[in-house]
Amino acid sequence: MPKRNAIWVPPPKLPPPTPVVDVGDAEMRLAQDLLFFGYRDFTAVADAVLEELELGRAHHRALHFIGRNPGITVSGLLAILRITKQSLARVLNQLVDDGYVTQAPGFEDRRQRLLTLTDKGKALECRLFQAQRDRIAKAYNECGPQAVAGFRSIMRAVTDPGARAYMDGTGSAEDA
Amino acid sequence: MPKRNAIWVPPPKLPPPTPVVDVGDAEMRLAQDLLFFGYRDFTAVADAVLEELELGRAHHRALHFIGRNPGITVSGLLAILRITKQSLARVLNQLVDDGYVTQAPGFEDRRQRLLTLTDKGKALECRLFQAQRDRIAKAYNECGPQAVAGFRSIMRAVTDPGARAYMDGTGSAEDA
DNA sequence: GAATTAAGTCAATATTGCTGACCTATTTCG
DNA sequence: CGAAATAGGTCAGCAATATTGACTTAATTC
Repeated sequence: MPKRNAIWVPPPKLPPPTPVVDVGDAEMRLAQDLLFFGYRDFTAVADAVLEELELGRAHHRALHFIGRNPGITVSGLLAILRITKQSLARVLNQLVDDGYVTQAPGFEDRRQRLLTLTDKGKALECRLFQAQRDRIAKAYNECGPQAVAGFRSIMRAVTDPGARAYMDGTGSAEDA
Repeated sequence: MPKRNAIWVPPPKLPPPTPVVDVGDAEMRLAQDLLFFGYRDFTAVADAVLEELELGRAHHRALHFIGRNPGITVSGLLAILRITKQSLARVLNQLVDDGYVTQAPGFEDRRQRLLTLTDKGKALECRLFQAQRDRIAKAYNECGPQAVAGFRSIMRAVTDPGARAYMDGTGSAEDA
């Protein structure tokens, strides 16, 4: 086995135990783990469906937020996803071409393209949602309403103010 | 402006309001949003440091889990990150070459490469941790210990059993 | 001694993101 | 009105991160 270090250090006694500076740190690092694993496993459950349709997670995200905000503008979607116009374009054009999403010009401002799911798009979004819904429902049932409230308040507090306002319905998608 | 549809539908009256099948669904979809935005903003705070060092999020993840599990094997890390050996190799070789991570052969099984952070690696991990720590600490302070407990139990329940055992210390990284 | 395992490696490819430049249609404002 | 700003689209090129498949080496296990 080739080695990357010129000097090959012989095995030390034992790897030192995880150094923990103070009690607070341990809690914080656990939170990091929880967010990583929770997000990893939550997103993974929809991947099987996506793969079957030759779509990716980026498509899922767009589909989800168009579904939740019918008539959202391209700018609004860009602000939520925090990606560039060009990155969104690829995904969005594919969704339009495949008949999942329709565009219509805005009412007051006709430069805008208001995005809406077609019936086909709604069906797919719903199907993708099923898998994730089961996860959340299971967790909610197991942990009870008090835990749900705690989960929500912590996640909200971790989130940027703009996105928080968006979720409350008191801010626009552009600020998310 | 070129259009993607052959037939250009005139603007409909108004986009329909978000269809909600039942009360439970609305809660579930909110949870989706919370996970998306929370994860998005939590990971984003470390990016400034990473960019400065020309490292990516993949490096951060590896650094984090090696830091939390000194002496972890390559297999263990692969299981946690759920990526392929080749994807990890690129990131890991760079971390070793840059002096953030050292490898040492296993004690019983000398095929293994036990991964450990160097002092330089610990310093970087610590620096990356600072930013995220502030977010979590703020949320914990704002929401109180009961909310923290709820957050933890929900996130744990959303996570796969293997990773749950790993976080409890009752399972190996390989099962995460 | 053979089979298995841990890890490393090579080559090729896909997805998802980025920048910068440039175009069109529309709205706003002096 | 005409200039500037805005919403959106598009092209070319590039970078990070992931994938698969095949193969190698060293060490362990049976």
